[in-house]
Amino acid sequence: MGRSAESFRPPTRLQILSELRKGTRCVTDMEEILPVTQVNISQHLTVLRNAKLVDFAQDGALRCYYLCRPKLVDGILDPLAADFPVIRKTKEQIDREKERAKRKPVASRG
Amino acid sequence: MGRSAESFRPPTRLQILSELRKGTRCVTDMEEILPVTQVNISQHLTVLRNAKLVDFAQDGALRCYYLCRPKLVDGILDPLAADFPVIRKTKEQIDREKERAKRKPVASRG
DNA sequence: ATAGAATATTAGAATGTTCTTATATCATGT
DNA sequence: ACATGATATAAGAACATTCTAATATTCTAT
Repeated sequence: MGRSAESFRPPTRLQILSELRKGTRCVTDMEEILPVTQVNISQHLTVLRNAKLVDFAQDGALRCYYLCRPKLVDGILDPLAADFPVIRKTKEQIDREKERAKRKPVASRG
Repeated sequence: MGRSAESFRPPTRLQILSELRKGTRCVTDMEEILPVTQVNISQHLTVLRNAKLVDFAQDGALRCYYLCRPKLVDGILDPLAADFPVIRKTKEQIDREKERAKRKPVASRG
């Protein structure tokens, strides 16, 4: 409801995936980066592990997590950031507008 | 629980913001792109409007939504997609590892 | 005035995420 | 064996998101 623009934050699970795209990370690494607790991070990692999106290599007491299906994660994250600052209308959008104009041919529409 | 990797989907609200980064979109445009109903899209747009992240220009019966704080949205979305395929350890990560090594100077750690 | 297209509102259920607290496991150094 | 650091599990509350169904509003053309 009264959520302000500044408080918008990407969901933790996506942030974790994003972090792991940059390289192997242990839980402590992520604790220092994400604004959530160790417990919450572990919970998400468990979910991601069950989904076979991540796995870890144990290094002493550390668990170094990594993406085990990076291409799949690309498919999830890349579309979110694809920026097309120049093209303001896509081909598809123009086609849809043509469709609409065809169904009802109006004059005043730039 | 048994969520599979393929079923991972970016949250609708972020997808909407992402769509709007590409240009002005009306609700019907987004309906054809996102796997959710018109109602759900309208609901999210209301939230985003209240948060002053988006606004619309009315064009006949269409409401053409656009980002009214694109820089802010960049700040939300860009970090998710920042990909560093080469650098596997960031400076910060190396620093943290040094810190740990200082606190307990161990031999077997490559 | 009426119809149809586009969009919005409302309300409730279902589901998902986050937070909190407490406790447990495992590895390492002493 | 014990302490400590790193991580995990469990369980419940709080909150957010999604879905569904029904209904309402606005605009445009007839």
